[in-house]
Amino acid sequence: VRWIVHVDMDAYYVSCEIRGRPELAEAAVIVGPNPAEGASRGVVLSASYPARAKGVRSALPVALAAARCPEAIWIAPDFPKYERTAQEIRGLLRARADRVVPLSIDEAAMELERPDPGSVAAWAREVQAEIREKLRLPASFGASPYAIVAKVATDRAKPAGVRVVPAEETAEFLSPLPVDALPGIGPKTSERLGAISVHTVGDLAGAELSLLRPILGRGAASWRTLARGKPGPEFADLPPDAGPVQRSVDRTLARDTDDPEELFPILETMAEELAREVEAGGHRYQAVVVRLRWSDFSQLQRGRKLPAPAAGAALLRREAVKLAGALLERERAGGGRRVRRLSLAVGELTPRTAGQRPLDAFGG
DNA sequence: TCTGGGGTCCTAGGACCC
DNA sequence: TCTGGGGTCCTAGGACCC
Repeated sequence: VRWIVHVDMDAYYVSCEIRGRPELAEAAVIVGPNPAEGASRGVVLSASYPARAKGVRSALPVALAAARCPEAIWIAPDFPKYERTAQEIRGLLRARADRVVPLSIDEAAMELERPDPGSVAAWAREVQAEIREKLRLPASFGASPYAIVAKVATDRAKPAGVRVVPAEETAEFLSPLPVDALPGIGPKTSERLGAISVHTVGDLAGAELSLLRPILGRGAASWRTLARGKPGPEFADLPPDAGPVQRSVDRTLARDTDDPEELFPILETMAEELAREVEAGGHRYQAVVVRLRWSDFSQLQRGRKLPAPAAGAALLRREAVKLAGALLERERAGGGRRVRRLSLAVGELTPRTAGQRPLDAFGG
């Protein structure tokens, strides 16, 4: 049987910080900007299990986290460290599995040929022990012949567990779970499903397609088949390990403003950063998008597709300022809100091949 | 208490073409 | 004078994930 094994690191950023510091093993540790040091506009990136017991979770505003857990030990995030550690983990997995597809910085899926559930579980425990001993990091494993079910199984195995769901037990495993346990069903969709009395995956399995379609769209039938324990290839197969589709840089301002003279220089700096990253990744870009988040948290975006793939900072700076200027212009005519966050993204990335002259080379 | 910094994918409407 | 159906591209917006 072809199994998909999913691995997800437990409290990843925190674990990267406290490995080799056994005195912190039982402590409430939070990775994020420390509000006691004046950081106000931030959220928790990762919380240890003792901190979670006090109601601290990822994405919680740091001020609230500090109120809930005053004894917490705060550690500033170190993304290069987490990226390096992720490479070590992937290296270790690649030595043991046929195909390893990274799904995020702290998650991966693998393909594995094994005759029965017991031998998959034994394999997962071995790899789990190796990660614990060699890298001193906790991980959880889930396995199923179906990719999406393997991921759900991993969630149910946390922390430091292994959960194997054989094909014939899929419906039984999924049906008691709330619908938002399925990756892809978030708060908005689960609320709309609740309004038609679909609360659990079992409810979803028995729901009328005509009621599901307005909520789940084209994919309604696929979701229902999954809920019935027979996911189609769109949910069952490992995704291909494709290159990046877009890259972006985001900055939340220390204080909201609507002054272009403040905003444009920041945007130009972001354009330079982004152009450097894209170049370092060996890509060119053919789409540019500027997104503004206003003080009321609503967003507005403006984008442009370029006539040809481009590279370099000069063009990106010009496009970014032009797009942002149009958005600010439009806002001045209407509400007059101030900007809280600037985002700049480049999309339609293509590998830069030798002999091609980027658009930027022709002018300005 | 006041909400980060990355990403992916889907949908819908209008333009344009046949 | 009123009138197709289908396909693709582009832009904007939204939901979701870690």
